[in-house]
Amino acid sequence: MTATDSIAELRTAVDQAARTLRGGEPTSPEPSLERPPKPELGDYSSNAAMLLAAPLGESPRDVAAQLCAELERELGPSDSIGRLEVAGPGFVNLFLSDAWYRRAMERLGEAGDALGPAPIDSPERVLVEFVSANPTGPLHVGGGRHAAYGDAVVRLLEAVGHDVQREFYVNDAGGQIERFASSIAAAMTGSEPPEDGYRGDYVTELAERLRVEGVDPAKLDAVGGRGVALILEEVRATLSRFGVKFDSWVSERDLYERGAVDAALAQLEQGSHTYRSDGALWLRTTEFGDDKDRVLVRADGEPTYLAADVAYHLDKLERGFGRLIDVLGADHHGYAPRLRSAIAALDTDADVLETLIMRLVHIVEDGERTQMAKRSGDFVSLDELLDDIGVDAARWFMLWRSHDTTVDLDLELARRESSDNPVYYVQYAHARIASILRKAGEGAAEEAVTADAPTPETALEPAEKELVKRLLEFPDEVREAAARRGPHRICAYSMAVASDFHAFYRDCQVVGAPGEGVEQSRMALCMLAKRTIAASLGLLGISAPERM
RNA sequence: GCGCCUGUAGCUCAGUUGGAUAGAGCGUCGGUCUACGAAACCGAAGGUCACAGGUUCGAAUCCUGUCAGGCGCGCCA
Repeated sequence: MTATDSIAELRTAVDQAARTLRGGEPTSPEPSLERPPKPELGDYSSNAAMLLAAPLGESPRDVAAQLCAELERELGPSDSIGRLEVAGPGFVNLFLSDAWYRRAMERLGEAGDALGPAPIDSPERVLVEFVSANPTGPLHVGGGRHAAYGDAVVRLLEAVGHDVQREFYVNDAGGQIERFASSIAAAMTGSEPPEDGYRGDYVTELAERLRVEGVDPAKLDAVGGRGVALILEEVRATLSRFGVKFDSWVSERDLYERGAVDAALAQLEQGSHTYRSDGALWLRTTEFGDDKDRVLVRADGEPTYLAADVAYHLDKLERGFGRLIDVLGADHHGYAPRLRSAIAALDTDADVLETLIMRLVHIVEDGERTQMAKRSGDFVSLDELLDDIGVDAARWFMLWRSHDTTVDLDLELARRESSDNPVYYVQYAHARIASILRKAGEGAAEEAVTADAPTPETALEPAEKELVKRLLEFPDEVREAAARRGPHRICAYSMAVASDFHAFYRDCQVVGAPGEGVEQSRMALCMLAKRTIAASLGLLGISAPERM
């Protein structure tokens, strides 16, 4: 028994009715069951008749009338349907009875905290790789967006039943590490950093720390190694403060050291997707749709970043993951086709790889976009942002827009502790419910949800019905958000729940409500709303406070 | 030049397996505390869904083209 049953039941009934009209054949695409734009149009509506009109060769409204008759038969003996109407171009609108709502609430209560969708039929082992920022400096707000997004996507995928792991790929090999090392070494000896080197206060601080530790600035390997280790420590600390915990960290350098890169190259050569030209080893990625072939091993014998990344992705596959999700920055989107090609060249379906492209975060203050931190003059670090607006607001404002669009993070709005600030608005609703339930007394609310309460004689208020319908949307919202990798949908949904709750609270007295069973029924509804808000915020990694 | 992404209210954005009069937040203007949290609620103003064609009962959504913006097109990572 899952919380979706009430909706699923209706959907099945519509489906069945449509099937009957077509002599048993299923309708394609599936008929919709959605909440119509206006309350006069019923509680739910379906477009089934419009879909059936063409194959049946009849007018949509005629089909709709037949469908209504069929639905009456389908749901007739029960008391759930108030009435059915044909409207507009051929919509079938369903008006549901209080009994239907009461039953829906009971089922939600039975579900307890398991409000999400039923586990999907074919769960996958998924590896989500995200952040993977170069270990040459502290995490910036951009990395923070990757972290918030990747983490929320993992939570969503888990919520629908996948087996998911979070991974951070550490690019601790290659040219940028050498530049990083020479930059620190230069700061240690007081000389000029290299042309394309790293600057900023943190480099000076690292230099000082290494000097104290007695690291020899002439030994670049040691300087780089220690520098990376210290940066990684800091990155971990920042992520942990942000509430993001990776299950695994894979080092690029380690891939080289254990021969994974050579092995991957050998496998590619064996598959004869490579060739030599101008002294370099090339991967024929054009065979798989890339615009040009790519170098795997340079003429000087050094493997490219791509070579290591092929080895890395091969390693992911060998660990048994059936789906690989890479969260990439917008400036890396051109990289995706080669990676797909490489995977295809390894005789694996390239579709196991999914690349999600993240756009930038702009920090907005005083109506102006800025990326610079005031103090350090460097890019705004995630830590500075967290100092300023806190973890919950930071996560919210990084998640409430699609990953596909740049985010303008308005610091003044994010700092505000009022309903202007959507994250406080949602959290406030949760705290307000908690307060109401406290008022009712310990355990009274739990009891209201679970006990067999007498059915109230008074009819449900419109605001109560709206709230119930909203709560019933939760499983579909989670499914949809997970399928589209779109946690921002959950932000919008949680605002809607909060808004519907406030409307309910305005119209309906809870504690001390007159009428037998009314108080109990409304307390149960409060409890259900509270659980749903907590679950929604939980998917975003945001806390649901009992008091504010 | 080629490729990917984007163009919806004053601002920032939701809204794609095609559905009814296109939504939210902020901002602006105006109202509401003798019921359980006013950190709230209600209302108003605000739109040629970039533009032009096409597909059909129906298009912000699908197709084609144009314009504008972002990003990418390394033997960098």
